[in-house]
Amino acid sequence: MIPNIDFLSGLNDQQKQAVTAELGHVLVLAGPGSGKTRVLTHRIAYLITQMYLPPSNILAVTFTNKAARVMENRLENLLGQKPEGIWLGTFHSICARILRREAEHLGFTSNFVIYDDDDQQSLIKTAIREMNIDEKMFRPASIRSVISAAKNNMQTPDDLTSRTYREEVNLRVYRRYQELLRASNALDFDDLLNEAVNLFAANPAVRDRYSRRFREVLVDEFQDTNTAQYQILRHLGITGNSLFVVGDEDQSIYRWRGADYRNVQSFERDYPDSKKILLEQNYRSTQMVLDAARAVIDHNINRTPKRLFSDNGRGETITVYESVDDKTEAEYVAETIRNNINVKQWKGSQVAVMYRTNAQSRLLEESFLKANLPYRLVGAQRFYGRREVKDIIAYLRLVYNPSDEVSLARVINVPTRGIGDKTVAALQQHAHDLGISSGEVLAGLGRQGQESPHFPNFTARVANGLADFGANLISWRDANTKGIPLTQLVQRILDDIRYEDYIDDRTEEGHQRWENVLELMKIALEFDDRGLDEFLERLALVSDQDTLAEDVEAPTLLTLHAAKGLEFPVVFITGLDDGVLPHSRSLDDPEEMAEERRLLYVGITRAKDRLYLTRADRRSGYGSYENCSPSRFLKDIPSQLVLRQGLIAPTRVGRSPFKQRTESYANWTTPSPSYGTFRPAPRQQKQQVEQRFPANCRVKHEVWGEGLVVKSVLEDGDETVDVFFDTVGFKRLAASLARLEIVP
DNA sequence: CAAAGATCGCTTTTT
DNA sequence: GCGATCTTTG
Repeated sequence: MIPNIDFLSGLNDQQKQAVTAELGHVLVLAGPGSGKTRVLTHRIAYLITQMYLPPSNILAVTFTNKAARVMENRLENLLGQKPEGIWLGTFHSICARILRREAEHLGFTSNFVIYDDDDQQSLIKTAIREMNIDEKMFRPASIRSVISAAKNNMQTPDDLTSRTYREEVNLRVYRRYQELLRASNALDFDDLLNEAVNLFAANPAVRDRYSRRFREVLVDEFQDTNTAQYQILRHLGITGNSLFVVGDEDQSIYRWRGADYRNVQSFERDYPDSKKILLEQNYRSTQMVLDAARAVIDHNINRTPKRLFSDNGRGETITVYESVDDKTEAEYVAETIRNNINVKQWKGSQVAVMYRTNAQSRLLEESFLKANLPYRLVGAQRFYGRREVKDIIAYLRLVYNPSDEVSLARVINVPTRGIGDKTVAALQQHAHDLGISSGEVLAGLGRQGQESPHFPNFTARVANGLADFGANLISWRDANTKGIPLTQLVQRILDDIRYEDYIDDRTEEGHQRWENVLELMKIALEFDDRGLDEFLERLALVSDQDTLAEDVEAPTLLTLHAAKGLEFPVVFITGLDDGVLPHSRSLDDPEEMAEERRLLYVGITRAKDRLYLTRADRRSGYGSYENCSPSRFLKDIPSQLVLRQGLIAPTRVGRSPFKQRTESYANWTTPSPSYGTFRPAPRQQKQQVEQRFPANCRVKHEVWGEGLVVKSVLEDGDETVDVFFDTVGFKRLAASLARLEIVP
């Protein structure tokens, strides 16, 4: 280690206090952009080099894998080398690691697989069918959320009572689901946390071992911990070790997943000796952005008031753009970005476009394509959710853990090998009767063929089909046990099942599907010497949200949730309409509404310099249009911070440029009569006009100065010109009224 | 049993 | 307006 680096230079007083706090219980309340990650990494570096705490005595928990990676890199930069032995990862990955080590104390073996939501739902469906419950009445998706909610509260089936028939069914399915999970030697995401708590609660010796080992436990995004996570911290703190938690109640956005920002308050209650440090200086945003953010968040109650301030100057006015519909909104975003890249030399990677729901990304993607702008999309099931990728993963999981019924059901007839639903049902029934897994029956058939005791249970044709598949499974498993490199194992499976022939049907999509398989191979290559277990763990716990190509020079499209922890010079937040943000499902619950508000707060505070908020009067829902009114949060932003644009009939734009600047959202009555439908101003004469201001020519306006024509269309006997002005940005004008002149 | 066509039902956010 | 599920046909 390098002891002579001064880890404290460049830190403000509060940051210094946090970094150098004595081992104990420390709560750091860190506003957005206040150097939270910096504090965490410097704290770790300080402990290692100044306090001589061995890295192996440190556990650092982050909320996403991305955040863990960032922290790892920064630590390496600070220390000049990777700290050996430190545990750094998400709660889920840390728990998985502990559970695999301590499987002997648990009701499953260390090669358990981790089920994601899809797997969870298939298993619930299996349970429902098994119990002859009507799938229409009791939807697997809704039962899944009930089960998950119970698990988030650490409630087992035994902890629940049922008052209605529906609750009774939910409970029975929950019970059966849990049995099926264990029979498959599988844990779902919630189990990872809950089983870790159970492990510690039931085995004090094990608990103390970990508690003593981790003399300092650091937790990032503490406001988003749930009951189980908080319990884990309690257990780890049992031997009096040090807890250093960093969070911000105002950025708690995972209530629906069981997160409880009141854990921040519980911490102070449970550790009365704890030291509280507030980080209020913001190093990220302009004052304009902070003022807007504060105006939004100040409406929430039950929070520690913070006074965020910044030295970054006043900054540029926030643009609020309103459009007739969501398509126009998306086009505005793409065109504004493209123009600013051309005119103001924005770099694509400095820009982020955020939205409430993933579904909103589609129109944005289309408009980016149309504007010829590359983009990078975070999440939304781009890769790991694809059928072909999931197929291959299921094969690998089955090789790793023969009991995995969900994976077996998924691949047993992919590619089709004549094993239909009836055969699968018969196989499962037979296995169930013998009290073994379907995989074991298959293996028996594969090993002994016609000699197998299972053989007579099926018709010869079916039994042979099953035996062939079983033989394949055995050979892959043997190969894996002998330790062949991962990529060779994958290659062998692909060859044996002729997957390319199956998946690539020589259409464009077919080629793409095969490309995805090859992409998975590429990832497998990184794990060639680490093995199948680590590969599967990574696939289970590292999501699409973590796959952000760092070095692409393009704007980022992402949900507000995915934006947490990131920052961008320019931020667009789209869909500022009631029903979208706040989301319609939140409107009737004050707690949910408070969370929607925090979500917008998180979005706004991602912006360093420039913030755009956009909305639309009409949005396409299920295929038809729905009218929208402006988000109630918009009204909370003081009008002097805002420049309003768009949704003003072209004529009015030309005539009263200052009206828009002074009009305040606070004065709005919505829905106002002139609002809701797009009505171009009536025109006296409808005659053919000629195009005078073609795209890409430069024009001059008496008020706004010079600008570049982006688009010009002839309609209704007038020419509508979209101009990007050098000073005020994007405007839509009617050529007959705007008195534009061409600049040579 | 598999592929192609018809119909239903639903959209929040993610480890 | 999409994907998962049901229905029909070969």
